[in-house]
Amino acid sequence: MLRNDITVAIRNAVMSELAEVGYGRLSIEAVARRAGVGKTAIYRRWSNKLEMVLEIITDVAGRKVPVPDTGSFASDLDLLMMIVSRALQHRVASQIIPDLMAEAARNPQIAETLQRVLRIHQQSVGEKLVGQAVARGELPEGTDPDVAVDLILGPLYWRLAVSRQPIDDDYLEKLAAAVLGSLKGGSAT
Amino acid sequence: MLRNDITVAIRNAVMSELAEVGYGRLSIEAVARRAGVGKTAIYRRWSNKLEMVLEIITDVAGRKVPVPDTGSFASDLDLLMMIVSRALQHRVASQIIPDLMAEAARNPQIAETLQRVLRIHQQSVGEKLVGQAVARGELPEGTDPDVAVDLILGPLYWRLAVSRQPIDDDYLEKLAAAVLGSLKGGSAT
DNA sequence: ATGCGGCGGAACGCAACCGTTACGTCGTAG
DNA sequence: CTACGACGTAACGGTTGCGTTCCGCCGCAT
Repeated sequence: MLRNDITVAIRNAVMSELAEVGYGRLSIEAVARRAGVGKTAIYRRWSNKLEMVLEIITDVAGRKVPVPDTGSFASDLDLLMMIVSRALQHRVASQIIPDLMAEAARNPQIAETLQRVLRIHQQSVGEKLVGQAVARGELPEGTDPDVAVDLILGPLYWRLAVSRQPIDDDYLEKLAAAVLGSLKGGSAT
Repeated sequence: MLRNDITVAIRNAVMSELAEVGYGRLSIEAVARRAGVGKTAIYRRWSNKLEMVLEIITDVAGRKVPVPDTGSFASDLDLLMMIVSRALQHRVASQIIPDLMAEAARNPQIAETLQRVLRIHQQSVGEKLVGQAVARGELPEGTDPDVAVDLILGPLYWRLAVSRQPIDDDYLEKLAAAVLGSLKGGSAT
């Protein structure tokens, strides 16, 4: 019964508002205004701001990310870092993710939702990637996938979402090489 | 003329409010309430919320951090990572920093202030640490201090401020070893 | 003793937004 | 053709916070 084009307009408006003003300052009225929609239409779908945002975020973030499998760990790594850096350079991601992360620190529901959609992905990617590499003998037995994930995502996130310095291909190469070195070296035990 | 004890009370209240509700929802009235102070006292010192927060943040974050210099890069690194991880585990830091980072993405003044107080520190630490190590021959000539800083701070920040998983000594050791390996390996060129 | 100035408290008018409701329109299913 | 239901608009009372103003208190310097 609820018209789908209206729902889509609202979803888009929420994402834009989130990017522009953040969760804290997001108001239902602004979303309605932006979507060209009455508040009624929003309250007919969700009962409050938190529920609305959580549902939309879950939906958007829940889309599957393909795990690279190129045949060698080095090129898997290159590819993954390129994908991640591209993703983090999109306005939506680079604005919304840090904002929701900060919000998650005070709102358990947001925290729980984010962990579900982000960390589970992250973890499975890490395990698969490291697993493949270990099986191929490219990484030492017992390499900790958690450490690996932190080493891969941490610097990228820091650069792009925190430090907000631009990343060029040259830099990405250096970083990939360093990460590769660190894992080959001795994150074992 | 302005009473100093009042100023201190306000500063503390601002930091607490920032940690609890974030910049977006921080209200002058709440700060005044918390500090046990009239709004008048606040407006007598700063003319608005942004100016107040910027001044206080600059002041708090501007305190110098000693750069480790233990004689070997490996132990410098261990020490630095321990210091940073300790700092990031404090409630104030782990709540306020991500919040302000997110806010910085849309407020140029906040962004500029944070970059001044954080990045400059960060950069100088990186350059000094890497410089020492290269001079000692512990790292290859031409090691990029930027990459090094990202490799050191990125994973820690990711773990503690984003992923929010606990860090134990064992994990810290693995991470330090990995970072060391990556830098010794080949982040050069 | 007098006066200056910072202080807390209270109230101001204004704006934004909450969540709800009433109303009139319009497309569609029956 | 009719009835239903989602739609936009507009208004509701209530809350919160802004930035300002005025008051009376009190400490301090003269």
